[in-house]
Formats: sequence, structure tokens, C-alpha cells
Amino acid sequence: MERSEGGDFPPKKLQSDTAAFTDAPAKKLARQLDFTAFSDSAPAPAPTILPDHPQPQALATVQPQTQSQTQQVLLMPLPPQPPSHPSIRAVKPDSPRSRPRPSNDAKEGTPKRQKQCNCKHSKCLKLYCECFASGIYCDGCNCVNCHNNVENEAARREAVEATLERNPNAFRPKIASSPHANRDNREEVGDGLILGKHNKGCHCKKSGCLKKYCECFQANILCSENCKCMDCKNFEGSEERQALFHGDHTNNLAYIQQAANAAITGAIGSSGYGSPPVPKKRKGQDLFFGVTTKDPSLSRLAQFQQGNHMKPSAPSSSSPSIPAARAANNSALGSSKFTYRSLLADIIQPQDLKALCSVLVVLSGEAARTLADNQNSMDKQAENQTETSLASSTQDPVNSQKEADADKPMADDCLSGTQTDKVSHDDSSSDGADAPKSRPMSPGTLALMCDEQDAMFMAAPSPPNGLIGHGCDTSSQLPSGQGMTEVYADQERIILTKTEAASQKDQISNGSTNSRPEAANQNGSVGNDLPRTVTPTTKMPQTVIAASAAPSNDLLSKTTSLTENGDLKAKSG
DNA sequence: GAGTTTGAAACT
DNA sequence: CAGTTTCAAACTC
Repeated sequence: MERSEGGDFPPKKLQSDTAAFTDAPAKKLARQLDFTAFSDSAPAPAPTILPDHPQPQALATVQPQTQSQTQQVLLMPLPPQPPSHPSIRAVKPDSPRSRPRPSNDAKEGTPKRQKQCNCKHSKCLKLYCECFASGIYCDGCNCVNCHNNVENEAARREAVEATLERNPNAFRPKIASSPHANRDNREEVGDGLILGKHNKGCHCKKSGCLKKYCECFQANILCSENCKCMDCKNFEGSEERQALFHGDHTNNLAYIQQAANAAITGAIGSSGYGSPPVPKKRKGQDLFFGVTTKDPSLSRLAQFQQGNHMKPSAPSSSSPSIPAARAANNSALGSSKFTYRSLLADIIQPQDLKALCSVLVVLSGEAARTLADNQNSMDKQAENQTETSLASSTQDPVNSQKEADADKPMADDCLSGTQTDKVSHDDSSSDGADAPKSRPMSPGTLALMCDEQDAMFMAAPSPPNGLIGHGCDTSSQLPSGQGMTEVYADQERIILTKTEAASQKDQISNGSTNSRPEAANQNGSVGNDLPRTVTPTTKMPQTVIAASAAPSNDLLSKTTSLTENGDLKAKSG
């Protein structure tokens, strides 16, 4: 049985392994595993439980040293380990219901056994019984007509068999830990929250998954996509949930941010942790965005947004504690497109970015002036060498006009609301004065602006010059041809070199301040699952970094790809 | 402590 | 598989 061999009995405790359940083994397999320990004779797993010992201990002794991560291991009951999670472990192994209540633990009981069942009709031979579900004998319980004891071993064994017949995983842990958490220990991410998810998911309807009726909540985990609950509030970023953990959580900005980022990251990443459960009942809402995407990340994000969206009880107005997730969600909904909120969004402060922008703009102006002279001389040389410049010059006015129209808004958008706004314009004008009017923005600048204003691209039917929409082939449009590109590249280098310190500062800042990478990046998906859309504020530094490392051509292509994204978004939006 | 509510488990 | 019933824990008063 389950328990004795260690095999399957692990009560539904919060075991740490995911595998246990997810790959729900076929019945046969399950049985094999379950009874492996019992050699032949004992058809039933009924384990020899020592009444006085909670199963885990008994099992622990049996646990094979070898089982390296085999299923057996997974099936094992929680080892007696001292838990990092006192709140959870202390309780009867796994029954969600048995999950410990921190406050009760002390009150309830002995360290060995924290709770006693009170079964009256099940004879303690059904999963209704915590003891039975946990794979332990009743001992000192308040149950009536209990058969979950040594004296009724036969009956118990039968019951176990019957239970396994119905559900081979009945005695396995219900909670699977996060794939990113330690295998042996569920990862705690804060508030006692554990990364993991209920294998079957809960089906709560009225509790909002914020009461112990909810198995997920009881297990101290967030509801996951496995859940079929209604009006779930047990998701990361949930105000209600936070309120439970922090009576007054209004000041816990860090938590909120972490929660929000984690939620979003989870939504985008491959893992569902942190994303609110998607009620199957609202499948119809999959069309919420009017987009049926096969992209899992988008889909997940949609789920996340959907999830938040459906929480009616969540006061939309709300407290200062409104999680960033909600804010992000709102913005995403508002813009009717997917919006990614960087993990660093709350770490990199707007003022810092503004300062960086200002520095960039100023340096850009300086560099432009410095290079303008060179460029002019180059242009003159070019003119001397060829008369074909006439054709170019005829185009210039047109292009120039378009650029002027386009540049302005771009600059405005890019630096909206900042002091750099004016600076930017000043620089533009100065540039215009010193340089040919037809002069396009440098690829680097475009890249920055592309990153910053992908939304703008959507609105703009036709990017000026086709620079943005068509690969930013600046060189071909300029009299000086490739020379211009080089000039821009030089200009960028100068700017970027000068600002490198600032960029590094940002990077360092990002790295050091993101104290909860695992929480924010639960899926480790940041690198792989880049968002389709980028938040301007955080993207800027990235672009700067990328630009500094990439040659001009790369910048061009980068710009192009970004544009393409913008186009895609426009289509999908 | 009694009664109610809740949702998993069991059953149909 | 969906709907209903049973059950015991969680919760309320």
C-alpha cells in the first residue's frame, strides 16, 4: 500500500514533487508503484502504520536511498524533514484540509499529530477522513466507528484498494511544486506562499479560494490553470489575497510589485504559476481579446488579464495597494493590445530613465554637432564627385517633411512629460540647422524610439520614409550613402560610450535591486519569452545596451524587427 | 458548542 | 462526463 513501502502513500501532503501527479501514471502503473513495496501478498497497500507515528516518519525510514528521482521517490510521503515551512509541514501530511493553520498548530496539539478527525459516517475509511487520506491510522481522534486502525486492518486495506481503484493518485500529494523550486523543498516566495500548484485544482465557487475550504489556499499555494474555481481571488496580485496576508498591506509596495511582476511573468512565461486560474466556465472569454492565438505566452497573458478582469469583487478603484498587476492589466486592456510589464518596471524609476534620456539627448546633440562638420565636408566631397546628388536633393524635401512630422511626435512620445522633451526638440532643431534636412534619425535613435513607441507605429499608417516600416534603410536615401550610416554609427558610439556608465549603472541597479528573481521570474522565462510588446521605460536601457554592442547594421535590422512587431501588433490588435 | 457553509469525495 | 449526494472541515454566531 501506499504507505508502507513508502510508495504511495504519501498523503496528499504538500509534497514537493511535481511529477508525482502530473504524469498521472496509468492505473496499472500507479498500482505497481503503490504496491511495489508490498511484495506479493498484500494486495492492498494497507500499510503498516504505526499508530503513534505519523506516516511520514514511518515512511521516511523506508525511503530508499536510491530512489533518485524516480516515480517512487515522487510517491514517497513527505519525509520528516524539518521543514522550511513550518506552517505546512506540521500538519497531517497532505490532506489539504489538514493543512496546518499556523495559529492552530500550537493550539491543536501535539507535535506529532496536529489534528484528529471527527468522522462519524465514513468509518475513517474514505478520503473524507484526513487521517485516512494521509495514510495514517487514526489515533486519538474523535471519530466514531473508526475502522482506520490496526484492529480493522483488513477493512482498511480494502478501503484503500477501493480508493485507489477510483483514483490511483488518491494518496499522492495533491500539490505539485513549481518546476523551478527546489525539488525537495517547495519554494516559498513570500507570505508563506509556496510555489506549486494543485494537481487537480480546486473547484471553489463561493469562497473565492481565500478560505480554507479551498485546497489551494489551504495548501498555501496560488490557484493555477488546473483549477476550475469561480471568482477566484487566490492569484498573485489579488488584492483580497494580499489583504489576508497583510492586514494593512497598503505599505507593502515591494510585495505588490513582486506579486505583480511575478504574476505577469508567469502569465507570459511557460509556467502558469502566478497566473490566475482560468475558470473553465468562461471558456467563451477566451475571445476576450478578439484574438485566438496559439502562442502560449499570449494565451497565458490573456488568461491572466482575463482572470483579473473577471474578479468582480475586486474593487477597481481601489486602494493604493492595487497591485501593479492590475495596473498593468488595465493598461493592457486599455490599449487593447498586449502590454508587457518588465520585471524591472518598478525597479528602474522613471526619474532615472528621464535622467538617462536627458543625458542621451544632450550627448546626442553634442555628437551631432561634432559630426555635422565632418558630414558636411563629406557631403561636399560627394557633391563634387558626383552630380547625382540632385536626385537626392529633390527627394529631400519630401522626406524631410515626413520626417519632420514623424519625428516630432516620436520625440514627444518618447520623452513625454519629461524635461527632455524640450531638449529633444532643441536638439532636433539644432540638428536640422547643422545637418541636411533630409537627414534621418540615426538607427540607434530610431531603435530607441521604436522601442519606446511601438504603439505609435500602430497608429501611424505609414512610417515616414519607410524608415521604420521598411528596414530603416537610411543609407540608400542619403546623398552620402553608406557614409551616413558610418557617421551615424560613429555618432552612436560616441554617445553610447559616453553614456555607457549610465547604462551600466542601470544594469547594475537592475541586477542588484531585483532581489527576488525567482519570484519575479518564476519561469526563468524572461530570456526566452520576450514579450511582444515592451514597456517603454524599461526597454530603453536595453536598447542602449544592445545598440552599444551591435554594429550599425544590426541596429538597422533591430529597428526593422521592432517595426515588424509593431506591425504584427497592429494587425492582431 | 451548535448550526451553517463549503467543496472534495463519492455516487448515480 | 455531468449532476447529485454525502461527508467532514471550516466557518459563523
